[in-house]
Amino acid sequence: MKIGYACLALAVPGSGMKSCALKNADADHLISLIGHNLDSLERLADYNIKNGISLFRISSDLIPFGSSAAAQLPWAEIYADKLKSTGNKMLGSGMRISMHPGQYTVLNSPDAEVTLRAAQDLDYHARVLDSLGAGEEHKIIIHLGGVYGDKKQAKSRFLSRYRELEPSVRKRLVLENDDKLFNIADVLETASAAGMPAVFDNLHNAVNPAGEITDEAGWIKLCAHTWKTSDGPPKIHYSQQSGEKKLGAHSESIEIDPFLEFLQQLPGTDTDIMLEVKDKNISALKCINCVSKRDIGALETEWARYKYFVLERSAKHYNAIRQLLKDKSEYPAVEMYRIIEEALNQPLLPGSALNAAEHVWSYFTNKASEARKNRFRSLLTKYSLGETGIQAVKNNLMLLAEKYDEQYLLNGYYLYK
DNA sequence: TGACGTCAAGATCCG
DNA sequence: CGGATCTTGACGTCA
Repeated sequence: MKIGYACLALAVPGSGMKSCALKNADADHLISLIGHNLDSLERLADYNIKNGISLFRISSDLIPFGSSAAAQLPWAEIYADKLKSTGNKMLGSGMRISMHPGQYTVLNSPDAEVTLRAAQDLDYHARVLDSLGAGEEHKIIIHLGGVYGDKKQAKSRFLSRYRELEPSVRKRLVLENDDKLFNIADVLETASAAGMPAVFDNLHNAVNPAGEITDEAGWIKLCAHTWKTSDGPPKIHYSQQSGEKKLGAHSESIEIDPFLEFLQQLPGTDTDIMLEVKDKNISALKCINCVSKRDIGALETEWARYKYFVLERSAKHYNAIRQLLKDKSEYPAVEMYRIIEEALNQPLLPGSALNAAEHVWSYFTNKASEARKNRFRSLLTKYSLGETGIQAVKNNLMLLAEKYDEQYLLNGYYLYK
C-alpha cells in the first residue's frame, strides 16, 4: 500500500510550479518556465524519496499550456536529459506517479471543439508520463464529463470518444466518480464497458452517492476488479470533509483516527491511496508514519518540523510531545499526531503566538541588521496591539529565513501557515 | 451570468 | 519602494 499526495508540497523550498498569463506565453518564456518547473519536479522527487513517499501526482502545470501554447514546443527534446534523470530517480525508487487533468477537460462534450481540446489535453498528460519513462501503471485520472440532459447518452458518448483516443493515452486512463454528476455506479458501468480501471473517491461518493446501498468497502472492491495486472495495484482517492467549508470541500489536513478507521474496513487487496487535502505532503507523511513501523528517528524529524507550529498553539502540548519522544525504544506515531492535532485545534492566543515568534526570531538575533531588528520589533508590537495579523509577523520571519538560508526553519511547518 | 476549484500571476493599495 | 492584499486568468458545465 502506497500513500501519496497531489501536485505540490509545503515546506519544500524550491519546489513551486510557475505559470503565466496566456498573453505572455511566448515560446522563450514558456521554455524557461518549463525548465524551472522541471527543477521543481526534481526537488519534489528528492523530497519524496527522502521521506519515503512513493505515490505522487504530478501537477498539470508542469508544462504551462501544455496542450495549447506549448503543445508544439520541443520541450521533451530540449529537456530530454532532465526528464530522463528525474524519471529514473522517481521510478527507480519505486515511486508510482500519476496525473489528473482538471474538471475542464471534458471528453464527452457534444461540442466537437471541446472534445478535440480534451483529447489534446490527455495527449499532453500522456506525453509527460512518457517523457519520464513511466510505464502504463502510472495513470491519468479523469471524470466522465457533462450530462447535457441525458445521462445515458452522455455515457455512451464518453465510450465512443474514449475508443477514438490514441492507445498511448487510452492505456493510462482511469475513470473517477465526481461530486455532482456521475456517481460510482455510473463510473463502474462505464469503466467496465470501456475496459478501463475505476477509481473510488470517498468524499465524492459521500456527496454524490449511488442509488444502491453499498458501503465504501463494497465499492472499493468492485473498483479493484477493474484493474488489470498491467494497470498496477488499484488506487483510490481519500479525503475528509472540511469542517468550515461547504459540502465536498477538502479538509485542511487528514485526521488520523478517521483515516485509520477507514483503513480498517478496506478489503484485503493491496490498494494505493491518493490523499486529497490542503496540506498535501504534510498529511501524507503523517499517514505513512502512522501505518508503517519506522524508526523513532522518523518521528523526531517530523517533530522538528512541527515544533514551533505546535508551540504557537500550546506550550502544554509542546512539552507533552517532548516527553513522549524521550523513550527511544518506542514508536508512538499515532499518539504524537493525536497530540499535534489537539494542539492545532486550540484557538490561537496572542500570548502563545508571540512566544513562538520570539523563539523563531532567536535564530536571527545575532545576525540581523539594526533595520531588520527594528522592522521585526515593530511588527511584533503591532501584532500585540491587534493592529496586524500573525501572518505579517510570519511573513517577515520567512523573509529572514530565506535571507539567512535558515534550513531548519525553511523545512519546518510554522512559517507556511 | 455567476459559481464551481485551483493556483499563481498580475494589479492595486498602503505605509 | 517593498510589502500586503485583492483580483484575474484559464478551463467547461450547470443553475
